[in-house]
Amino acid sequence: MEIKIGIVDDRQINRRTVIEKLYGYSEFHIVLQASNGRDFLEQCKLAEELPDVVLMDLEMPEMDGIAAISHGSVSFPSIRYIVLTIFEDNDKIFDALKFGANGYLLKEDTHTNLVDAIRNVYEFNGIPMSPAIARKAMNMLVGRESPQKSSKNSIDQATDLSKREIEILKLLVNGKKYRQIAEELFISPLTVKKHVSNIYEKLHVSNRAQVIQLVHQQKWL
Amino acid sequence: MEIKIGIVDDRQINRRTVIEKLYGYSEFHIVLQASNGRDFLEQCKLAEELPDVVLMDLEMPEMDGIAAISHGSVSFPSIRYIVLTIFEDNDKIFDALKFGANGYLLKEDTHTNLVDAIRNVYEFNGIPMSPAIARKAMNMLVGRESPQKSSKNSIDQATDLSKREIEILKLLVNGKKYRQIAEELFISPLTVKKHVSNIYEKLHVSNRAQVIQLVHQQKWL
DNA sequence: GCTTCAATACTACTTTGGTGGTATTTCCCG
DNA sequence: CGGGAAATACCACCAAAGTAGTATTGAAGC
Repeated sequence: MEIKIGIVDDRQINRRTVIEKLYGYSEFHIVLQASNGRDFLEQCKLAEELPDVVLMDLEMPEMDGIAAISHGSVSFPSIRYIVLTIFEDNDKIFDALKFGANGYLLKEDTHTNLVDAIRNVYEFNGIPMSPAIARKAMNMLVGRESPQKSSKNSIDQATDLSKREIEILKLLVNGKKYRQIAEELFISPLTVKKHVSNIYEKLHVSNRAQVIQLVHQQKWL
Repeated sequence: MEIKIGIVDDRQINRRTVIEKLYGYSEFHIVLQASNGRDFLEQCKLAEELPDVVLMDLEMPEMDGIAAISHGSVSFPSIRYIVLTIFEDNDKIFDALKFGANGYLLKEDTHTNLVDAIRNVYEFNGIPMSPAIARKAMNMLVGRESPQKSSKNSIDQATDLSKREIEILKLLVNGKKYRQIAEELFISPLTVKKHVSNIYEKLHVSNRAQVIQLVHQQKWL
């Protein structure tokens, strides 16, 4: 059985590393290499033989991996994608899977893992992933972490709390008392108290219960 | 490193099988065996040493594994759970993970898988699971299948709070003070205070901040 | 160099919250 | 019917939280 492979990564050295990991497995044929999402999609349009499985980096100039998978899974539905990245970013994992990725591996994974993953995706329609990724995915699934849409909405933008105030707010929400917070930050409990008062004023609440409610409603932290 | 193991299964032969799988690994000490959820929780209450990791069957008379994990993860938060079942039921997987299970293995898994899973949960806080389970979980995550909502998840099942206590808890979590709650329910503030104390005791917390945190973590209300 | 503001620290005071009791009534279950 | 929760109510005591104000330092910006 022949499996046609595509590799999309902006760094030549990364593509090279992948190729080396696959070296010696004669069922794999690299039929496409691209340096970003746009490049990948254009090559697909022109290609006479599409890859079966594409190993896709996420962080790329011009068009990133998630956009590429999103477009590609519509235009070329036969292609399966395995994301290959160095990051364990929650949002990225979730987005990639949502937009059609079939697997998610860390670049540090061994070559046998990579080979298994490709076969798994190709033959069994499986969803291979690194244990570290699987753990994060499960946490998202069961709601211990939330798959927020892309990043920087949260508290920093939503309020004009200072860095220190946000730091204190986090501890406050975790049920810590003034004294405990003070110990953790090496400052006086009275200072903590002052900060908390300021926080209440800025957020227009008047006690802990309300501030914790607010934080959860707004899904900050 | 010694890892204390608990086994909960209604069939003696299943417990026996598990014990045999662990045989020869001297770091594992079986410190608790129970034949259903209720039995398990009662033994925990009396035990002088709690297990670190509990291998939990799901289908059991009296109290099933999900209920046991749900209660147990509140009352004995140090314990980690690996579900061991013959089924690949979507709802069950989802519920078990939601209510605090840390891993999900099929009974047909090999003994080395089981040993690895226990170590993984204990040492790294990981979420080990059989590949078949992982694939289903991922499908749920990315919405290719839906984790049907499990109607009877909420607070009533998860705790043994009385109706009145739950009513008061809701108001408490909304940031109300004793006096405000009292007015709303037409009872004395002192009664409210008493109820709240009882709630803290049952949930093993000691102040508002903690109880609000808990409610949100468990996604009650 | 001056202004601004975050971060620090403190005092004094009031209000609310949490613990450990006791006691009564009501209502359900065996 | 009797026993046991659950819900009600109260007290006393101490801990913690919240309010109001002042003051100093240090870094960032103009």
